[in-house]
Amino acid sequence: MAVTIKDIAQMAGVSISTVSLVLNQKGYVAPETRRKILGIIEELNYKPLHSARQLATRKTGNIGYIVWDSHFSEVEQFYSHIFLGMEYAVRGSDYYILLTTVKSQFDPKTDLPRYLKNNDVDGVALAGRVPHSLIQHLDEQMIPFVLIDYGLSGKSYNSIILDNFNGAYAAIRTLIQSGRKRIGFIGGTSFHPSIKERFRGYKEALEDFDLNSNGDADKYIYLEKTETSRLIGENGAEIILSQQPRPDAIFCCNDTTAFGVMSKIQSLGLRIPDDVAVVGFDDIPQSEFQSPRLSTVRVSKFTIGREAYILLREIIDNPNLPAQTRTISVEFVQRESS
Amino acid sequence: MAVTIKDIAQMAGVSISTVSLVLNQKGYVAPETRRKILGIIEELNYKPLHSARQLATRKTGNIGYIVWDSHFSEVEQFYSHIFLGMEYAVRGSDYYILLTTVKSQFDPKTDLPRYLKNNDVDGVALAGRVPHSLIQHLDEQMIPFVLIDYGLSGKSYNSIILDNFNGAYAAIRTLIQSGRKRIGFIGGTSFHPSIKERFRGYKEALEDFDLNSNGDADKYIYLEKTETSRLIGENGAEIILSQQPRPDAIFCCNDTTAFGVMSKIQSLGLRIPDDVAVVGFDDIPQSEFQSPRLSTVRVSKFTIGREAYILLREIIDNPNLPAQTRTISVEFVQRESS
DNA sequence: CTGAAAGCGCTTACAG
DNA sequence: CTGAAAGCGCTTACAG
Repeated sequence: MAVTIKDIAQMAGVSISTVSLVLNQKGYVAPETRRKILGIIEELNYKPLHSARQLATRKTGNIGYIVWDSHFSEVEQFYSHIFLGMEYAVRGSDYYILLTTVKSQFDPKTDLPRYLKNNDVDGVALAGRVPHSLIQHLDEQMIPFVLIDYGLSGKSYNSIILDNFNGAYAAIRTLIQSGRKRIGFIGGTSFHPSIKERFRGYKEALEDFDLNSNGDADKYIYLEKTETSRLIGENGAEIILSQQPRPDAIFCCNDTTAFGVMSKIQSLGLRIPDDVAVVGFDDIPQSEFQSPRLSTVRVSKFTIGREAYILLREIIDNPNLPAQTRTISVEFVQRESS
Repeated sequence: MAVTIKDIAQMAGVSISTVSLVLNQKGYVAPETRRKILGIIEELNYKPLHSARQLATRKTGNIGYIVWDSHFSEVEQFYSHIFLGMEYAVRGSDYYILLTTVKSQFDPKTDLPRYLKNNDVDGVALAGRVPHSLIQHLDEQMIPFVLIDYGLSGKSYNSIILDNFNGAYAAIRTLIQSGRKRIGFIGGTSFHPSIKERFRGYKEALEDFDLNSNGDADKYIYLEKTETSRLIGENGAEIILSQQPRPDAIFCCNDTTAFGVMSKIQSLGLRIPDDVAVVGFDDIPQSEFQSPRLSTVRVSKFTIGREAYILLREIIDNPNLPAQTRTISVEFVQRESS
């Protein structure tokens, strides 16, 4: 049998209430008593039983982390690294994270993660684009949640977002400063708030540097509603590169798309960056293994994960807080492709 | 307040014991009573409180899933897909999975996942190569665990492994049957049981088809102890391809290594598969996006995850079972690179 | 076939 | 500053 709070109390010659107080750092306990109890706890390597504590406090001690299965299974590891950041942050607490995917054709009636059906979590982090019916369900059920890298028009939720606008702007500015004049944009999921912001950063930089006087640059824009992918990159590049005059740079809505762009450029016999520069967004691991190595905008997935956890905890502990959005800064990374 | 077992009992006009019995499908309950209770449970959407049940049964209802951080953060997603398979399998049960990474320089004194320190799991799945001190710790503490795609010489543990030998053998046989005569092998972590088996399959196929009469083929072998990677592929390819006569095929210990091999071959101006065929192992997602698309040996990560869960459950529920190893079959996938 | 009761290991007002 | 007691929502022998 494992050691319980009773054993500790007995050895210390106090009641279990007192032990509980020092365990939870509540109320006043005589310093000497506290020290003694702490000593015994240490000595016996006592660990409070999670389930007993949970039962008494009416908390689950769990946090859910939900990703679309398509996002998780993608080659890129954006959301799994955010998970890692969150998992790392959680280590200092007494929370555990339950990672689940949710399928593309999600129906809250039947497809809710079990921990949501059974009330086994105190809150949920939603990574990236997720089914709106899920968000709605959480909202209605008053289950604390934070959106990561996503949002919905019309209502503001607790969320962690990247500074997409400034990241894109900085990338374009660097491109311009290195002499590029005809800069294209290729992107998927054009309705996605993050993509919109990246596009806005692109547009605004062009304006600010007078590179789109009469909408000349508009022919270098390729935007699709479907999920970002290599394929979109390839298709977009094919079209954009056939414009006259040919663009001398392409900014992609993310790295995966950029991979498609690069491979199309190369298969057309053009050189990167000599003929066309390419810049991505996200800095996923394989970006620096491309040839040439991809310039991109780095976002610290670990930071996002940590911040998501911190915000979620605040919401859980204080349910009436008004919704807030926290923006994580990003950084342009110059590599070989630009 | 959520509905409790008491509410159900009251509404059904029975005691909570009876409700509990039908909940757990234990003992005999009059069919009619059972039906009635079930009806009310359904109607009120009653869900037993996990923590209360855990406290009463002395179980945690959690399973740990541990990966080296280096494995998880790698570009390949082998172990995260196995996790997904396991997570999927778990949905039908009342278990949750806690995913954690463990750092490279692992010290059980300080780096144990919190759920292990606090006894918050009933068992653990170890994915791939993990610190031996961790395995030893679990063994000593009698914590049920299963190794996935790994093993240690000298002692047999509960484990799920792939049929590495036959997978490699089949790959080589196909290569030979398509006319290849000088087949190389490139691999890292040469001490890893899975790699050893793949190597053994390679060797045995060569023998069986008389392609290594006087050890001619040995010069086409490149084996390293360091972690498998693109780099090892590049380095190995460089060396092997400089042999005379040049090999006409290279079998790689995994896909990641194969990527390095392919890029080296191409940078030398050789064609795949015309000059040199390349075959990998694992069939990770990006393998079919290479150009040319990589032939490889497919292993169903989902199946592995599921089987790991099943085995782990058996061990948890029946701690005295002798250790067993379950082998999951694999399948050669012909694509463009061979 | 079913109920009363004890117990799982904690936390938390409430006294004092 | 500390203890006695109730309570969290289940399960499980034990009676009957």
